[in-house]
Amino acid sequence: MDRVKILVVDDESRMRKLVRDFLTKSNYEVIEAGDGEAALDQFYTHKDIALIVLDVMMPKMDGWQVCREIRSSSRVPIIMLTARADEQDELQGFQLGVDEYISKPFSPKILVARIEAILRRTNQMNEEILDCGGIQINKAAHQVLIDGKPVELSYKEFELLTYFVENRGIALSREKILNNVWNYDYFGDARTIDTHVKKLRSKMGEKGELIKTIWGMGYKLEVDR
Amino acid sequence: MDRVKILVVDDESRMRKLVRDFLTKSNYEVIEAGDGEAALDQFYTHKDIALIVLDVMMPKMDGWQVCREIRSSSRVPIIMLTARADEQDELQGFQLGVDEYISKPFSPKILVARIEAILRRTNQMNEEILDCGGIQINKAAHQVLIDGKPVELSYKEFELLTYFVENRGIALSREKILNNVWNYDYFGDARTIDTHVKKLRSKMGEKGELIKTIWGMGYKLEVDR
DNA sequence: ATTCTTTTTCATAGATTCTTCAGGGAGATA
DNA sequence: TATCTCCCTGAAGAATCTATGAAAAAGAAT
Repeated sequence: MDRVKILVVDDESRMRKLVRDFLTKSNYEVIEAGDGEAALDQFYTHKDIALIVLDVMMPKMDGWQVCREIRSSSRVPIIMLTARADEQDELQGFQLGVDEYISKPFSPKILVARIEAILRRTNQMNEEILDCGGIQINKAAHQVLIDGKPVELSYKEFELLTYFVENRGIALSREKILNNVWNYDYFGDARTIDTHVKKLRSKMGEKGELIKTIWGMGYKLEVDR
Repeated sequence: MDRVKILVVDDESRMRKLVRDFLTKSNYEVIEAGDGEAALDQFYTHKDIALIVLDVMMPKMDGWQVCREIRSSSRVPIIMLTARADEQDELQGFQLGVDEYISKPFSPKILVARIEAILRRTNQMNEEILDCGGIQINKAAHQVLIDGKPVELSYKEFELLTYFVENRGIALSREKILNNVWNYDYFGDARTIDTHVKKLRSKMGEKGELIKTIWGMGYKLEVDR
């Protein structure tokens, strides 16, 4: 699965390296910027940055400006790094919509812990995404991405695929599928599953081959790992 | 409007008074508890506590225990107060799901600022203006701007659009919509939603297309990032 | 009380999806 | 290889759901 992207903005490369090393260890993908303009560039280029660590003191465009600029179009969590704890600064920061405020020097462990606390909180509201070999299912949004591209599925097709992904690698009998994807009181033809599987496979392109037929039994979604 | 409730837990009444005074000034309603058990009592009695300020050091049941207990059933934001900054403690706290960690002695101003930052983040109700791809909703003014131009919506239409924007990107079943936009005791025809959606879409012009129909399911407001 | 606006209901046309079915094809078994 | 069983496919009708317009009902405003 893709790692979570964090943008680290600081004019000192030593500081960037320090933060990057710790975040990489915690399995984040780090994107760096050495000044405010570069930060904005990076932010608008990468559409899926999950959090920004932003130094206040920078030449040209300082952290406040960057923050204000980003806040005009996005709610991405922002953590501010400042040379020392200045209550006034901190107040200003919160008013600008800064999520967290850490004063240098700080312990990298604490930084990581705070980042994770914020991401946990933000992601709680956010959608849980099931991922299985390039098939991404967003249950909340009722949407499926295959290799990053949206695929239009009907209601039943979506339910069926979700069931497959949630039970990937497990051989599923038709009876089991009927009982779980259809209502318990459905007593129609089990062949109807075949038809849905057919449509699913065709809409899924290459990835359709991941739905294996188990002869005399049912179906299984192949896991590749 | 009802004030936001904050539960303050500390065994020192002087400390509770200090915090209460500042929070009251900022127009919060403060509920106090002098020990862990009282805290849980208060928390379960008041169903709508928005945030908890929790002292670590307390007799009988300490802050960590209270935190763990509450986290087993709720995600209400928790701010921990501790005697002095101990990195180990802080790490433990974040693992337990503590949102913020402030060491005594602290400046009440900072406490208030952090509380507001967290509430801003957690509680979308606090947001002044909701914005979503050119749809701007000012809940206080009960007004909607689309591409900067005001759009006249009826009460129900406004409520419905707000609900969509607050849950943008999430597939919303008719049942869910009825339960949230209408009262829980409304048992009318779910088709009434269709009619409102129709009117909304037509009043929203091009942006109306952002309200997607999810066949057999409900509706969804498309997010464009 | 009357008028106007908003909300809800309702019927129907239109669109989409689900199910069924039968024939051809593929896998299993001996 | 022969044969049997099961699966895939495509098409078409059945079933389900949505959009729409109009009109009734309920509330507000005058």
